Parts: sequence; C-alpha cells; structure tokens
Amino acid sequence: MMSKYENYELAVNEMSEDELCDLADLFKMFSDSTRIKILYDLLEGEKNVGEITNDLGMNQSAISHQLKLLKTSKLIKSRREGKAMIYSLADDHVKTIIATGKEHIEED
Amino acid sequence: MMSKYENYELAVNEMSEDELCDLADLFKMFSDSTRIKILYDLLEGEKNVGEITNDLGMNQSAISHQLKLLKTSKLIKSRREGKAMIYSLADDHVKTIIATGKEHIEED
DNA sequence: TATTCATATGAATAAACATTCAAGTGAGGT
DNA sequence: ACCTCACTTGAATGTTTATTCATATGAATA
Repeated sequence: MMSKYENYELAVNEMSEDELCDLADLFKMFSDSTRIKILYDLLEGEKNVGEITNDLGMNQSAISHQLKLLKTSKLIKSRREGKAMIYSLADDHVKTIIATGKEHIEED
Repeated sequence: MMSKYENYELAVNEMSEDELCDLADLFKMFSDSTRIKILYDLLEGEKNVGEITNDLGMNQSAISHQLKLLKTSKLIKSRREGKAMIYSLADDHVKTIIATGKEHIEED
C-alpha cells in the first residue's frame, strides 16, 4: 500500500523557464563522454591534471579545456600544489547524479 | 543540512567506458532546454504534440524532432489517438533525474 | 636567471546539433 | 475521392562545441 509520503523524494514542483535552462546547463556537463569520465575519475579522489590525462588516455589540452568548463559549473574545484594543479569534486551531488543516471541505464 | 537522498546507497562502482558513454548519452537528453522543458511538461501527464507545442510556445516541427530523440532514448513513449499522437514519460526515472539535478542547482 | 616541468590558453578546424521551411504521411470527416 | 487536421520527415542553415596544435604562464630547481 502506498503511503502518503512515499513519493516525497520525487517532488518536482514549480520550476521556472530559467530554472529549467539552468538544469539543462547542469546536465550538459554530464552529457559529454570526456567530462563524465573526468567526473567519474575524480570519484576516486583528488587528482592532478597529469593523472587525469593518463587515466583517460587523452590529450592534456583537451582535458584542461574540459576541466575549465567543469570548474566554471562549480562541479569541481582546484588548488595548486607546487607545479601541479589538483582537482577534486566540489560536493557529492556529482556522485548522486551519476548514480541516479546509472540506475536508469541499468534497467533491462 | 540533510539531503533528501542521504539514506540511499550511492555506490557508483566499476563502470566501463561504454557505460560511461551511455550515461553521457542519457544526460544529453536532459542537456537541451527544449528537451528538458518537454520532459518537465510531461510530468503533468500525457499530452499530444499540439499541447506540448503550445505549452512551450515553439515551432511544432522543432518539437517533433526533439520528441523523436526523446523517444529513441526511451525516455518517452507514444500512442496514436485518432489524428493525434499522445506522448508520455516512459517511466519515473525522468522525474528522479530532474529532481536530483534540481537539488543541486538549488543550493546557494 | 635560464631551464624544465605542469598546466592553461587561444586560434583553427571539424563534427554535432537545434531550428526552420517545405513537403510528405496518415487518420477522419464531407 | 477529396480535403483538412495532426503530425513527421528531410534538407538547409547557422550555431555550438570538442579537439588539436602552438604558444604562453607559473612554479620549482640548477
């Protein structure tokens, strides 16, 4: 039997056009395979640009460009440690969003 | 502050490159303002193309093209009722994904 | 201070994509 | 059968965007 509160987590009410555009912009960050691989890579913990570049097996400049977009969107943050720049996830929403999407694609 | 999703197990483990690309493709559907508005509109219930077109105030052909993409991605389904085509969300993952993203952009 | 290592940036290129217009399809009504 | 209504499709267009190459910055070290 369905509780009155059963669906509480899933309330999606009263979103303005602007909010929906902001949402689209957020999901845009997860919509490119390079970017989502970077985010997934950073779930392991903070990494510098060289490590990410190696993990993904891609051009370093391409990674830097995408890191910049992710940072602008406040999904990641960075700090300098000597010559290296160390990137990490800004908060755990990234994990939640990836997990939610994963849930969807995993259904038969 | 306590997230609504705090209680869920958010394990995101062992995703292959292919799975991450599939995930990117899924989020791509939410990454365009027209598409996310269509999905958001359909949260109200099933609608025909004319209703969606009116709700969004856009060219009907543009809506049709996006509906096709959303249907190919299995986020929506359709049935014919006389001359009209009626679209609806394929399952409630759409709601979950939008709610999860909304959660993120809502924090100050 | 000159050199090297680590990363960022800018310009160029090519591919992907959203939107529009025009034409096509398919179901009902006349 | 013809016409209209509701929608789809394809081609054309313009824009956005990911990647690469070349160059620039900035920190450490010799």
